[in-house]
Amino acid sequence: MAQPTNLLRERTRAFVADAVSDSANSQVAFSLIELMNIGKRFNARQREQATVNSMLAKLANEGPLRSADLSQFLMLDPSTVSRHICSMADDGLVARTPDINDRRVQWVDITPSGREHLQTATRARVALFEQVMADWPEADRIALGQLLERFVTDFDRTIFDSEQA
Amino acid sequence: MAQPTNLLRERTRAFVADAVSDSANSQVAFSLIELMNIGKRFNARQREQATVNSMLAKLANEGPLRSADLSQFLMLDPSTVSRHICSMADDGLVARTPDINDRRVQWVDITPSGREHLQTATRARVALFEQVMADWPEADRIALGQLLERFVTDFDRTIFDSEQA
DNA sequence: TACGATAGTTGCATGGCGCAACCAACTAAC
DNA sequence: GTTAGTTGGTTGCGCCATGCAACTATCGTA
Repeated sequence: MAQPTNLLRERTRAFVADAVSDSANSQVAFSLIELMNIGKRFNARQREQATVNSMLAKLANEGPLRSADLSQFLMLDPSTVSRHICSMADDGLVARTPDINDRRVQWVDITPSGREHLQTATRARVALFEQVMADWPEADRIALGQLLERFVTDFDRTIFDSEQA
Repeated sequence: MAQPTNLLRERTRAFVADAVSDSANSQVAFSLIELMNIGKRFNARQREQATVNSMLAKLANEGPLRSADLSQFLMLDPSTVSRHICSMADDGLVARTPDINDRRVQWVDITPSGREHLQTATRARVALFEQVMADWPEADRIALGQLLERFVTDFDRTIFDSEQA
């Protein structure tokens, strides 16, 4: 396979620019689309882990959640999330505790074993990113981190808002 | 579902920082992981399209390719790619032309219809990103675009190198 | 000419996923 | 209090993407 060259990237950018009006938006959108594609093919290697890790990360961040919360966040069918939770509970990665006031609800939370699992997966990814950005200046890494964090936050809010509407 | 707050993000960052040593790397890695998770759950909605669009984008950028090239790029089994190519050829998105010198090889390329399909998908994503970054200053959008482009390039190169080894 | 290597395609099993149907529990109206 | 409707969550079922192994066809080479 031919390695991507500057010429090819120029062609790509021209193509994407064809699809949109604003060129500043087109470049960032093009890169984001490529990054999501990267995420997809990188996850393809460890398909079974992708959803599990995403769930574990969400639970690690935002304490106990209900199944419906995870379903909404992951944009997956409730049945799919339910099956994942069962499987993860069997593996000891999450624990389910029934709600006192509403016995239909079960609160799902990450276990110490789940945190360990998540940390291992996170370390692997961080190691890869370190390798990719090995010769980046520190300032650029910080800048990318800050911009990405804002993007992720705004993305979550945008999706959240549009789903409420 | 509770909307992400700064407090929660702080907790997340602390968790990821636990998993790595360098804090500058940890923030950018954390954001990148979240972005890949976003890509996954965003693609979950239109599952069948994700791989197809990724293939179409690759073909649009780098002219005719062999099935093995796409297989390596997408990190998918040759059989999977073969089936996708057949299906996409049936839909008129790609065309296969046999190689003159080596009759085992078939060169796959995107058709005008495929370009149209890709542009539609690209426009949809760009529209979403525009919505997310609606109130960003122009300079930040440009900066993110440039940093991401470098990251994608370096990522491709890193993966490429590690697969050659 | 014969044998190994390579490009690509099928047979088959696995697993994630969505939809629909379902059950249990809560709420409200009477 | 009883009944009807709603909500949270779980199964039944089929679909589809994927990987592995086996296969065919072609190429290169001894």
